[in-house]
Amino acid sequence: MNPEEESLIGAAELFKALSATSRLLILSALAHEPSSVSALTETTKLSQPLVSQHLRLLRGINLVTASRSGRETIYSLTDHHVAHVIQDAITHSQER
Amino acid sequence: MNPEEESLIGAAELFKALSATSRLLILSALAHEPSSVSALTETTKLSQPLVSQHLRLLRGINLVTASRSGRETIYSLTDHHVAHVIQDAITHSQER
DNA sequence: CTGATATATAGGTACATGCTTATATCTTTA
DNA sequence: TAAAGATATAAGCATGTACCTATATATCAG
Repeated sequence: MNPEEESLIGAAELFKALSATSRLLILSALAHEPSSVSALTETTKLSQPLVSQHLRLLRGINLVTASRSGRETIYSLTDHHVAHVIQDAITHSQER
Repeated sequence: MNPEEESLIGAAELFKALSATSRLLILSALAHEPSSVSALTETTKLSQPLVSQHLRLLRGINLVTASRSGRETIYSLTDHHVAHVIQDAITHSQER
């Protein structure tokens, strides 16, 4: 497989992770501030298991990072590059 | 629904369109140069019906534009913003 | 009109995905 | 150690999606 196609596969994986509104809600919240699962459950109005499920996926591709603090688990964006990609997409879809 | 959530829904739709490697192949080809369906079929090695199907979806959300020329239909990117979003995602997934 | 070329659509299948409810695991406090 | 709180996992369902093969539509040449 040529390197360009490899790149596109990687990009597609990222896009797939970003293709669910629920996950964008979570990522947006984390772009604002690192949060516990329960905090995310409240701000996003998603069910707790669903939040956990999405976080697991996002952690799987290294978009978010977890760290324990007492009995809470605090999640944060691994880096803010992804926030820019999201912002760009928002800009695009608003210009449309 | 608050405006931020609306924005995220729009972004999610865009990301969903970009989440298939096949469509990224097509968009990459079109970023390089406008092409007919048969040209895209050759460069992407996808089947002709599949290319048409993806093009219909991409046209549906205004990422590509069609124009007839003889018996060919030439597709091109509606604007190049989307090419930047893709390039950004590639950069991200390579840095990971 | 007829055949050839270019593209689009239809129908079907296999698999992935987002969500829900129920339950398990882990951590702290009483 | 027992109970409560915080998070993770499991099982099931309903829907969506990418693809294939077959066929329809449209455009041009003879």
